[in-house]
Amino acid sequence: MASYQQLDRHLVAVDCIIIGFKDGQLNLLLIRRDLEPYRGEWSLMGGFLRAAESLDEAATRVLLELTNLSNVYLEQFHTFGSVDRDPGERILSAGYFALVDQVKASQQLSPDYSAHWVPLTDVPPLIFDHNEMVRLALRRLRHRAKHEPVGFELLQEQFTLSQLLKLYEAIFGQAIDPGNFRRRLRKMDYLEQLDQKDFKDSKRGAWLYRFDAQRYEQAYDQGIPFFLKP
Amino acid sequence: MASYQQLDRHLVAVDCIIIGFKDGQLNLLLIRRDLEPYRGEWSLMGGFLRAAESLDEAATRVLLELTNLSNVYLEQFHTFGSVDRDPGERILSAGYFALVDQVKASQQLSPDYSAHWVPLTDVPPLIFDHNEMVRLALRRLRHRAKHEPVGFELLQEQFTLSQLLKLYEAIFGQAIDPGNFRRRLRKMDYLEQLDQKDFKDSKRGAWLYRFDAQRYEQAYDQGIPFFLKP
DNA sequence: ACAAAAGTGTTTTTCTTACACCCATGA
DNA sequence: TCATGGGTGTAAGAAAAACACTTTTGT
Repeated sequence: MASYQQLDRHLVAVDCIIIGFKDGQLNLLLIRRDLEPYRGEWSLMGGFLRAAESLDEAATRVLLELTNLSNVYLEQFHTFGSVDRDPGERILSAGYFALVDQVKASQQLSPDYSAHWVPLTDVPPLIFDHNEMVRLALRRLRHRAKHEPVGFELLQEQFTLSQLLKLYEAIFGQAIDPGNFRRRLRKMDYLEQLDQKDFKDSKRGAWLYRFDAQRYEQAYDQGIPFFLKP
Repeated sequence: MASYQQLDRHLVAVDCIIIGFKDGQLNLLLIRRDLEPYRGEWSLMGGFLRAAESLDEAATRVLLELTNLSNVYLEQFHTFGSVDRDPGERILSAGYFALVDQVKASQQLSPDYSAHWVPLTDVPPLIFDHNEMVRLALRRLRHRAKHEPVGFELLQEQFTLSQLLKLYEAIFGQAIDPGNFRRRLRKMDYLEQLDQKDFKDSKRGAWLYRFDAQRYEQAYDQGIPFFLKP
């Protein structure tokens, strides 16, 4: 077995860009940092990588600590490795973005971190390079949303097509023609129309749908990729 | 300033998936590992992250050591963080893929690593999770090649449209209609047709082109994105 | 003359886009 | 009855796919 005594060892963290959606708006879950330096400043939720866990496990743990959610869409998008990104000591950080059901998450937020949702269109200055992390995560989200059915992670299990439309308008930051949007969705067999309607937003009521992951897999295997654009 | 005495510190490496193109084939530059365990096995070129360098700098250095090339297209695509990916000791690794001019690189390869080019369609078993790294890198390359003009990094500065066609066929692993491919390229003003022809592959000769990065930037800023598909 | 690579044109079909239109219902 | 959100249909145009066709030149 090799000996690596003489090599540099590094502190490694994970930081989570936790994204939710509510009232037609994408939101980001931030905390107030409780360590020096910059105690009390806005920060992403993060944590240090432990010897016995993988990066993915660390991100999952950190997300669980704050939101008490598991089985969440979580994707590593970039590892930030500048020498001086943290002015205190050098820390590498793997950035993960998480797509959560904001309603569910809000109900069970840990009180230990002074966490708050802020609109993704209006993110305050964050510590270190966290603003850059958010920018990159958002870019990745836009891309994923186009090519993979990840949007549903941000909605309740049952949703109306209008809600989905508003979600995509928020993600892409531009208006989408409702007629054309609906037609594209109609072709997706894996969007299952339920027998219930939602009456929150209209008198007539809008049909509720759910995303059937299993049926999507089948479609995907048959070479029908997901695609939705602005 | 905070004290992080009690936290776990980690060995961090970078591994480079170095991709070249020659005679209609994509190739991968591998070395014979010179450390135990697995001395002599096929491996990606890699190196440990030093205290005073960023991840990007480490990848650049590692690439330079082997190929003596700088100013190369280099992109981080994923950081691999399983606890037991290296059976010796835990090592995190940031994966970078590099697109190089294989002709140029081959001329100046460092003799210290027993490096060899192997066809990307026929990669031998590699140490650790390196095969998985290659798989992910290739997936990312396919994506980049579609949406960004990175293919040119794999060709000499001057190239014919036939060479470009063969490159894209190799990247996507499928035949492309030459007529339609040419038409798409004709619309890209940033492909500058030179006054010379190449006579290596045909008697008639094929016009040489070069990619004008500056003109591409202009087109991009005007909202004309690069797009080429199989 | 003909094989082989280089390069151009044209037709057919498919997909987008833009927008007009109908439906249901509570105030 | 009319404003509002929900939902469908369609005609014009753009873009992709398929493929026939011409050019050039060494053998």
